[in-house]
Formats: sequence, C-alpha cells, structure tokens
Amino acid sequence: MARDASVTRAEREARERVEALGIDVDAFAAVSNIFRVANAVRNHTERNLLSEFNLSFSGFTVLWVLWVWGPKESRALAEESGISKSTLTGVVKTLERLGFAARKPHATDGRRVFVQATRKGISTMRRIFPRFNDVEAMVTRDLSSTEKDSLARLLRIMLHTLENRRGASLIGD
Amino acid sequence: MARDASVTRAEREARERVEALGIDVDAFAAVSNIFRVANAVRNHTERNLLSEFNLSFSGFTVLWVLWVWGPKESRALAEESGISKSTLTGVVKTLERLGFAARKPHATDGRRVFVQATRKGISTMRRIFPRFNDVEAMVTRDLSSTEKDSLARLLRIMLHTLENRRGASLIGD
DNA sequence: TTGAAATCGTTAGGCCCCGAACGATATGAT
DNA sequence: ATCATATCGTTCGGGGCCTAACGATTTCAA
Repeated sequence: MARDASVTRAEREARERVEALGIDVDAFAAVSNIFRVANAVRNHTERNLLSEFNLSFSGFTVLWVLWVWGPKESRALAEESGISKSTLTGVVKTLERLGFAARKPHATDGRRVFVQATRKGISTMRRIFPRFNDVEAMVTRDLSSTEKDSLARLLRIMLHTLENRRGASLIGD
Repeated sequence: MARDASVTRAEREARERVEALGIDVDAFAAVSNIFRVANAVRNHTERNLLSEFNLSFSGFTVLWVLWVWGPKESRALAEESGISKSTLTGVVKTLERLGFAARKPHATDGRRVFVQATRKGISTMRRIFPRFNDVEAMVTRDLSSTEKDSLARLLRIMLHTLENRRGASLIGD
C-alpha cells in the first residue's frame, strides 16, 4: 500500500478531458508529476524546517551554494541557485540581515561583488543540512536505492536536454 | 551526447563537501534534481509561452484545473492547484481581470464561493494547452516512452508517500 | 585618448506566495 | 433560542520572483 503508485483521480480526469487533442500523455504525466512533487516538498520543507531559521527555500538554496562552493560572484551565485540576479539581490539582503552572509567588493573591478557565507551561516548550514536530508530521505523512503538512482538519472537527462536546447521554434531563447 | 546524463559538476562538488556528514546521497541527488528540473521548466514556460497570455504559472495551473474539473469551490481549487487559499484569492482576481474566470456565490451557503472558467478562459486553454504539452514533449524528448512512464511512476510513489505521511518527528503536520 | 558598447549589481513595478488574523456565516449542543 | 465553535473566503504584512530600465564601471576600437 505504501507502494501504491496508481494514477491519481486528478490525473485520470485530466487524461479523459485532454486525450482528444492529440496530446503526448506520457510527457504530460511525467512533467506534471515533477511539478506536484517539487511543490509539495518545497512547501513541506519551508513550513516544517526552514521557518525555524527564518529561511525561505531560496535563502536556504543560496546559502547552501555558498557553503558548498565558497564565496561566489553575484551573477554566478544567482545562476547556480536557479534565480534571477534581481531576486538574488533581495535574498542576499535577507541573508545579510540574518547574519548568514556578507558582501565583499571585488579587488580590482568596481562592478563586481562577492557574496560569502559568514561563520554563523556555515555553522547554521551544518545544523540544517542533515535535517534537510532527513526530509529528502523521508519523501523517497518508498523508493529502492536503484529507483532513486534511476529517478536522478532520468532527471539529469532532462536537465541536459534543457541546457543544450535546440528547437528554436518552441523555445526561442 | 543528447543522452549524456553524467553527474554535473555542481553535484560532484556537493557530494564531496557533504559526504562526511552521513548523508543519504541517493535521496539528495533525486530530490535536488527534481527541484532543478521543475524550476527550469517552470521558468522556461512562463517566459516563452505563458507571458504571451499574461498568465503566471499559477494562473495557468488554476485555469487548467477549472478547465478539466469544471466549477470548483475556492478551498478545493486551491488544494488541487497546490497553492494556499490566500494565494488563490489573488490569482483568481487576476484571472477575473483577464476575463478568464468568474466567481459565483453558493446557492445556500453564504460563506462559499464557486470559481469557474469563462468561455474566453476555456477557449484560451484550448489554445494554450497543446503548446504547453509541446514544451513537455520537448523537455522529455531524450527519454523513451518507457522511461517517461517510469519517471511518472516513481514520482507518483513519492506523492503517495507525502500524502500518507507518517514519521511525525520529522514532519509534524 | 576618448567615446561607444558591454557588463556589473541594483532598483522599480507588478504579481505570486505564505501564515495569521479577521468578519461573516453556518452548525450543534444546550 | 442562544451562544460557543467551526469553517468559509478575504485581507494584511513581509518576502520571493520576474523583466525592464538604470547608473556605475570596464573594455575596446577608432
């Protein structure tokens, strides 16, 4: 029962309503389930873990990147965190207010700015990350190790497709 | 090369930095890749398709739910769309302003409100959805049909785990 | 050397997003 | 019939999120 992965009622309804339109149902099911899971896990984590540290999911992500990669310029930090430069400005402001991160001007280039985690930010991450990983383990606990691997692999293929995206008619970068 | 699903540099860095902490690396890889893909596809769709109709991703989702399910009460509509009641209030306001949805009071219960798609909303969805599905097909084009099925199935297992979540110590619903 | 073009991070404006608190309405026990 | 309780959708306050436009700085070609 814990492994019951039957198609949900919502999915079935959607298929019936939509099948007449010549839709790629496999792609639809895969992608819409990605959104559902991401949304659910994100909300769950924000409510039950990150709120304890006054961190948004994005704030956590940015701090995590700084923890793993060390100091980083704004542009690269934004890209690595999956948010825009302007959003990063606000997120870093919040992290600064919380004492988790600090700005540092570039030595020779007056335009650039480095962002780095403070000691407090690093020690906080060391406390949060294992608990974050506990959530990751919990939400995947009904998958075997092989299945987790397989899931990650299929998603990596999609990421690769998105990065080297062709098909300009659809995408228009 | 299109199927190159090698572990990304970011992922490798993260593993090295994090392995000492007794982390469930499989869970970490699976979940973080879900976030990456969801984020990328969402941004891509908003920029390249939905902006043409002045729709946010949430606006699109809500309208989609109304299209598939028909009129729905606010509370259920919010839940089905994966957003909170208060967020729904704002999204429906926007959909009303665009002429895509309308509110309708409940016949006997003065508290409840139905939301339904307008004719314009429905005809717009009929135009958007096939193009949305084109994007879904594009981002999954390097997966076989079997792999798409497998991906959707693994994610459904996770959704089921999240719905029937136990482990109150971690989750504290 | 100087001025056009590129690139940096920030700001402005608009929507999304949440939890908490609220007024309005309905329910249910007395 | 009354009043406590529950539930409805909305409002409020504070962030996150985007694109477009901006000033500041750097680069590079004439």
